[in-house]
This record gives sequence, C-alpha cells and structure tokens, in this order.
Amino acid sequence: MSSYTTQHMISNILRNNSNKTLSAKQLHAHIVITKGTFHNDNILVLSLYSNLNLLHHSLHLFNSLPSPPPPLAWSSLIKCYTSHSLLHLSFSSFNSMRSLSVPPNRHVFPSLIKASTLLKHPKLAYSLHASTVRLGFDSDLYIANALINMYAKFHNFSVTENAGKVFDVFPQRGKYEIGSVRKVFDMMPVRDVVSWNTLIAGYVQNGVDVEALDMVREMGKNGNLKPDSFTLSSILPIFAEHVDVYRGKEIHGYTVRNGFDGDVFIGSSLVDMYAKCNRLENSLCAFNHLPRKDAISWNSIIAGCVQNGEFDRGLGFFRRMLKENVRPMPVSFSSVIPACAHLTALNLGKQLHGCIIRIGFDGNEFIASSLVDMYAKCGNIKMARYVFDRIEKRDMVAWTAIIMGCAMHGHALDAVSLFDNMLEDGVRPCYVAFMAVLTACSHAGLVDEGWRYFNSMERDFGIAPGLEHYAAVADLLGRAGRLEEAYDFISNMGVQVQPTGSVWSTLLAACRAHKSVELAEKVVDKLLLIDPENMGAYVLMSNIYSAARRWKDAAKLRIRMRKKGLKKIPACSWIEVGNEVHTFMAGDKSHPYYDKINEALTVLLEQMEKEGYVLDTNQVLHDVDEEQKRDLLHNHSERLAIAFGIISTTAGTTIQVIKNIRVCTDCHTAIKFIAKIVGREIVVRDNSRFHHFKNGSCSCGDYW
DNA sequence: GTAGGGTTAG
Repeated sequence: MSSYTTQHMISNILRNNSNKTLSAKQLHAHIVITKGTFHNDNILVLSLYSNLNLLHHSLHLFNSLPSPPPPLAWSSLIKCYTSHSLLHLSFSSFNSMRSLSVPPNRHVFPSLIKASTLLKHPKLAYSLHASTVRLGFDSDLYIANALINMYAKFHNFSVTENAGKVFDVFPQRGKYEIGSVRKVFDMMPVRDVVSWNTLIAGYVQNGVDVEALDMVREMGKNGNLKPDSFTLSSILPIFAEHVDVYRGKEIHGYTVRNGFDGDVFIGSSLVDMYAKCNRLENSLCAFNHLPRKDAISWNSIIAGCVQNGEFDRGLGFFRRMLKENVRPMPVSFSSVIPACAHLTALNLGKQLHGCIIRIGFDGNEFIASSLVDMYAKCGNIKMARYVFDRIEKRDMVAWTAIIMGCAMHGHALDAVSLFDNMLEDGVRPCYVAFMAVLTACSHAGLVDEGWRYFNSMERDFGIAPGLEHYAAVADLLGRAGRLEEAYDFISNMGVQVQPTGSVWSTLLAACRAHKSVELAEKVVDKLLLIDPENMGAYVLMSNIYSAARRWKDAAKLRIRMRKKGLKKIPACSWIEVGNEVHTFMAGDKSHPYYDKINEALTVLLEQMEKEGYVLDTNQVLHDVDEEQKRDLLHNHSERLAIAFGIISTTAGTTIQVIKNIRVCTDCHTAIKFIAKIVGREIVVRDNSRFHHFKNGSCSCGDYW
C-alpha cells in the first residue's frame, strides 16, 4: 500500500520537469522521517537515485540499508557504477553480492555485461553470458540486447588489437564473433527497437554495410518498427564512407520529415557525412542548424573543414569551441593539429601541444601521431622524433608519420631502420607506410633498398602496389640517373595501375636533372597523350630545351602553352617573422624592405664570391645576356626570403623558408655559402622535402 | 529496475 504510493510519487518525479534531484531528496527525507531508515521504500528511492545517475546519493542510501541489501538495491548500485564508468566497482559489488549469498536477479546482468564490454574484457563477458544461460535469463530482452552489443563491440576490438599482429587468427575469430551477434539476435523470442538498433549499429561498426541496410528494411517489414534517431545516426556513417551524398541526402530528408533534425547525434552524423562527401557548404549548414551543439558536433565540423583543406576555417571553429566554453576532447586536438601541419604553423602547433600537455592528453596516440607529423612538416624533425620516442603504444600511423618525417628531412637511413624496427615490433606496414619508406629511399638514392621494399609489398604483406609506389620507384630510378630503366618500369606498370601524367612528370624532372633531352622528348609525348593539359610538362620540357640552349624549341612549347590558355604557377617563397608571413615572388620588389634586402644580398654575394662561389648561369632558362642572368638568379624568391630573414631576426636564429617549387641548383649552392657566412642554420622546404643548410653543406647531400 | 546512436591521427 505505502509502496504503491511511493512508486506513484517516483513516477511523478521522473515525469516532472522540475528539479528531479531535489524532489528525490525530499521524498527520501519524507520516508526516513515517517517510516524510518530500514523501511523497504528506501530501496525504491535508491532505484530512483540510480535512475537519476546520482552516485553519491545512491551509495549513501545503499550503505544505510540493513544487511544484506536485496537484489534490487544491488542492481541499482551496480547500474550507477557502470554509468559512471566505475567498472571495477561494478564487479566488486557483484562479488560482494554473491559472497553475501544474495541471488542475482536478471536486472543486474545488463549493467555487468555493459561494464565488461567497456572494460574490453571478453573472458569476463563470456562468463557473464554463460551465467545468464545457466540462470535461464539469456533470452531476456534487456540482457540479449546487452549481449548483442557486447559481441558486436568485441569484434571491433579484435580488429584493432590484432591488426598487424595476429594476421592468421583474425578472420576466423571475426567470423565467429559476428556470428555470435546474429545468434543472440535470432534466438530472441521478442525484439524491440533497441534490439534492431544494436544489431544495425554493430554491423556498421564492423563495416558490414550491406547487412546493416538490409536490417533497416527488415525492421520495418518483419519487426513492424520505424527507424528512430538511433537507427538513423548509426547508418549515416555508411554514406559518409561510401561518399554517397545522394543516399545520404535521402536520409537527411527522412530525418527532417520525421522531426529528427534537431537531434544532436543525427546532426553530427550529417555534418560528418556531408564533409566526407566533399560538400563542406552542406556540412556547415547542417552544423549551423543544430539547436544545441555538443563537443562531438564541434569535433565533426572541425574535422570536416580540415579534411576539406579549409585549414583556417577548422582553426576558427576550434577557437569558437573554446570561446563557447565547450571542453575540447582528444578528438578535437587530433582533428585540428593537421591544420597546423598543412599551414606550417609551427608556433600555433606548439601552443596546442602545450595545451595538450596541460590537459593531460599527451598519452593519446591519435594526438601523438598528429603532433609527430606536424613537427616534421613544420621543419622540426628533432621534436617530431622526441614526441614519437615517447609514444607508449606505437601503431602503424605513428610509425608512418615518423618515417615520412625522416624521409622529408633526408634522414633516409633513419627512415629505413625505423621501418625495420616497426616490423620487429610486430606492426604490420600498410599502403601509406610503404609510400613513406619508398620516398625515403628515393630522396637518398637507396636504389637496392627501394627495390627490396617494393618487391616485398605484395609478396610478404599482400599489399598491391598503387600509383604512389610506382611513382616513388620511378622517381628513385630517375633521380639515380637510371633513366632508361625508369622509362621501362613505367611503361610496364601493368594493367591494374595505369601510369598517370604525374608519374611521367617524375621521370621528366629526372631527365632535366640528368640533362637527357632525347628521353625527355619521348617522355613528354607519353605524358601529353595521357594528360594534354599538364602545364607542368610544358614548363619542364621548355626548361629542358632552354638548359640545352635550344631556345627555339623552348619558345615553341611556350607558344603552345599560351594557346591552350595554360599559365605557369609563379615561383614564390615565404618566411614567418614575428607573427607575420612575408611572401616573395621571383624578382619581387614590392616588399617595404626591398632596398635593404637587395643591399644585404649584394654584400653577401661579394663574400660568397670571395669564398669560391661561382654563378651557375645554366640555371637561367631565358635567352638573355649574362648580366641579366645574374640579376635573375640574384632575385630568386628563396634568396629574397632568406635575406629578409637574416636582416630581421637576431643573430644565430634558425631561418626557415618555404618555397612552392623546387629550389634551383644555383640557389642550393648559394644558400650553402650564405649559411656558412652568416653562421646560421637555414631550413628550406620545397614542394617535396626539407633542406637543412649548415656550415657550408646541406642535409640532402646534394641529392634531391 | 536493466539495453542501443554521432566525431580523430600518417
């Protein structure tokens, strides 16, 4: 009778929108005063506290109960522990319960199964499953739903934990476990929308997309259930992954028609789906329409911008997120750091790194990999290595980041030995890892090693070489001067992978470096056949002609280029001084300090010539007299940027310049002299790698 | 009373 009244009041509290915590406490006080601490109604209040996720109140009330507390009290407490992620406490409570001989009721199992799932502890989970079978609870709706989720999640975990380690075991395990998901589902006497949603989400999380969508149709046909917000937010990532904006839009339409468009889960999925389909404007629109934005909504739009190359915009959203007092998550940082990497914004990257350390996110492997890449791309390979060395569990992405970093900085031997260390560590290389190690080989002329890696890809790791790998090997052979070999290699690339214009361009660049006009002509014919609009090909070929003093052929090509309406991308270099980026074009006199820059370059040139620098006028690709050639070289954009750096920073500071195209040979020689004369390290990043000039030599060993 | 969804690094 009194319990009936208490239950009634509890239902009212749960329905009521006012301060539920306060009402629950008032009810508790009322019961204690009128009926005493030991009255059974206190257990109902405990379940209310647990329902409201009030851990401290639940625990306090639980401890005031006469021993042993009844099953309902235990299940309420355990639920509260699990939803607070205090998973070990969930299990220790379960053990206490059993040691007090309290028979476990069915309500205690869903929380325990969930706890074992979150703990990623399959053994524990299997034994819980076995217990429910023994007790005859395994077809209970809530328990079966928890089991479907558990089996689906464990399939996921075995994917990540075994990837690269237990190659042979994994597929069978996977099959067995995805089978278990289905077995539990099929055996259920009654299924509700949660059962269907759990199954569908499980399929999506395991990449079984076709089955997931089949089940969405099935749930309507056989289950007589309509997809709800859980269903929709679970299936949207499928269209993101398949870059299927048409079907993604259909789902978007469905969510609007059914009043789900304010749902923050669906909203984030939509933001992500549109971004992954390269529809950033739609993505921004979905984001702006969200009535309430949580941390994940922000993460989605930040990642969306950065993945679409809108780096400043991504950074802007990150700032706005902080400004609106939404606490950044590890994902927020791993999404925004790549923007710094692409913008070469070292100072900003360092600030974010500081922030990451203060918050305590520096152990996160996603963040660490993004930092390794950021430092490497921003020219600080030492810091990249420092961060990498402190990663506890290095996965394939982390290894790839550092290997690529070493490759870009010309530390080819480090890159190669890191790659071998990765194999020793039992981490299986992937497609991108091979790109990194092959790039390293090509930048250092490690032809034999390069071949070895290329040949082992398919043979030892079952990874079919892609365009990038062929390009790297072609580049490797070309740079090493093995031009004919490279030509045959590209010609015989095979049916699976067709050579593209850019692969041939690699060889064309090699022809230029090794001054082979005849082969260059053969190559450019092939290239323009595939890619007639390739402006780079025209420029390179005309430069090759110019270098061979075949001015007329060069001019002919330039005319053809102009007729096609193709314009050469102008060379430019930039340098960050203070917090400002200064950009210079070749022969650019527009900088406010141009006179001082020119003066500095003249003084430097005098000293350089005293030390033995000889102008390499062959690098001038125009038919002009020697004096003009001298001026042209003197005003190459990287020299202007470096000279500006020298006059506007304090002695000893490292100068870092970025150039959008390759450094010319003459400038490369000149910068070696400059670095020595001014006693500074000069770092130049061109479009493919870093050059560290110090004491009269360059880290690339003149091989680039 | 107990169960299900969205975002990240090379």
